[in-house]
Amino acid sequence: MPEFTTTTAHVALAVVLQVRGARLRVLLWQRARPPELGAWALPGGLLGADETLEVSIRRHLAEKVDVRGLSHLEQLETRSEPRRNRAVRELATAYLGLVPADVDPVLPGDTAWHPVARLPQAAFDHRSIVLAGRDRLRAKLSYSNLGFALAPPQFTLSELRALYAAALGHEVSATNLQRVLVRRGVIESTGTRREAGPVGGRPAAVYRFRSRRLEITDPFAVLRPPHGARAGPGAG
Amino acid sequence: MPEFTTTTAHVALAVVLQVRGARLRVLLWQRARPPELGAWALPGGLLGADETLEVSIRRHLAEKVDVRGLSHLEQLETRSEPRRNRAVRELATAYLGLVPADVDPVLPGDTAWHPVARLPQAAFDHRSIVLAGRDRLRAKLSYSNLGFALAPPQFTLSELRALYAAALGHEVSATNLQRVLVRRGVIESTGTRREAGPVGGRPAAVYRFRSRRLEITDPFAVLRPPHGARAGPGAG
DNA sequence: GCAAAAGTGTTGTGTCTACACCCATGT
DNA sequence: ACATGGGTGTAGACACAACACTTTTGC
Repeated sequence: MPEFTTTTAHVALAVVLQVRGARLRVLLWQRARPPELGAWALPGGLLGADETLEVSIRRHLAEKVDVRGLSHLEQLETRSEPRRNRAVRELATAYLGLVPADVDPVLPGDTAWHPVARLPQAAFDHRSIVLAGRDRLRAKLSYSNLGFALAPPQFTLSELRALYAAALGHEVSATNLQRVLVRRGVIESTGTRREAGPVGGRPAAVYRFRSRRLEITDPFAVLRPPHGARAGPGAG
Repeated sequence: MPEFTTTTAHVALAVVLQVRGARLRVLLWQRARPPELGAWALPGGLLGADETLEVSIRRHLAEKVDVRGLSHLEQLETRSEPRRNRAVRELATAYLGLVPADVDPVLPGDTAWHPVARLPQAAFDHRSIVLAGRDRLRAKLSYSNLGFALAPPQFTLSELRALYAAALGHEVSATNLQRVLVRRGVIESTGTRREAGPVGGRPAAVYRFRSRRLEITDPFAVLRPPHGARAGPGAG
């Protein structure tokens, strides 16, 4: 029975995603010494003795970006393969962080935004963690209001369409995006309009998200409770 | 900077769920000494020095149940509140385990199945972990083939309906359940029939799940890629 | 024949995609 | 007027819930 936890370190990592230049990008820093010298790694660091993992990852992120820019943060998963870091036995709990498209944080010299679709050589198992974060974002864009975390406070539908397209990796119709999000009560018109561009065109209506906290808008595609019933936590 | 990880223990826990007697139940054991003497706790234990968390939870579960009975195991989340265990600083990574309804493992004397809808006094934060496991199961029943993990190898639609109803906490129509699962290719008829009961009635067709590994059947309720396109990992 | 249980047919609703069409602005 | 970009109308495709109806058995 290997019941001694000897020298197991625990780190918190964050997959911080933002749409920049029409591409979904992730914040990575380049390692300057072994192990994995030169490889790009997720920001994060050791869990403190009296911290939660979420407090810890916010503290470590603060060294890279202004954490007030983070519009959303949620836990992804914990990786525990004994050889994931060859140097030391290390568990890593990954978080997904999102930054709205209008925020442009100052970054340290070793840190940069990389397109998720074209990742550089990544350290440890960080490549697969980035992809897991991307997949979580894609899924939640579909059944929740998580778009708020990618979008600035105010936006036109064209702008929102571009954000969704970059995050989802496929074209999105502004027409249908508007109808889906308005029907669900996720976005609403502010009543104001954006002035037309230099080449003319009808001015776009300006929208905002009704809530900037995560809400599940499409809880169960199927197997809903029957019409008259409620599923309350006590049932079953 | 509290950068020393001194005496942080890491445990793996499992929310093992099964439908028994028309109710969704969870496997708990009663603590025989402090802290939390008498309270009911999730099975699990310390992570070994050279184990993954999944290997660890399988090892600890083996002390409670025949782990070959586990039809599914997936990671839920990691809890890190510093005071979640008053005695020691302890991180806990929770797993969701499922046992098919036809399996009846031998249990130690301190261990029992408790209805999730009527949990006894639970140790630490285990109550909320159980509820998180239940919610994960409910969600996945809706958009994946996870029903396979609750069902025996062969079953009639009435039997499957009862399992879904117990897990979801509301009535489920056998009629519509059959159509949804057959349309999605999740279940298929075996061609055989169950003999009629003592009071008569038409014999029921016997079904099975086409796959007994997790597959997402309803990936995105909305915001699907346009018809001609594919979203491949490289795009976006 | 009658009760019981299983399974199919059918209708109606809601939500989505696709695409045609109309609207408001600059030149 | 016409190009440009924004927005609405509408038709068709599905998937689902609800419920009536048919089928197959025991008695």
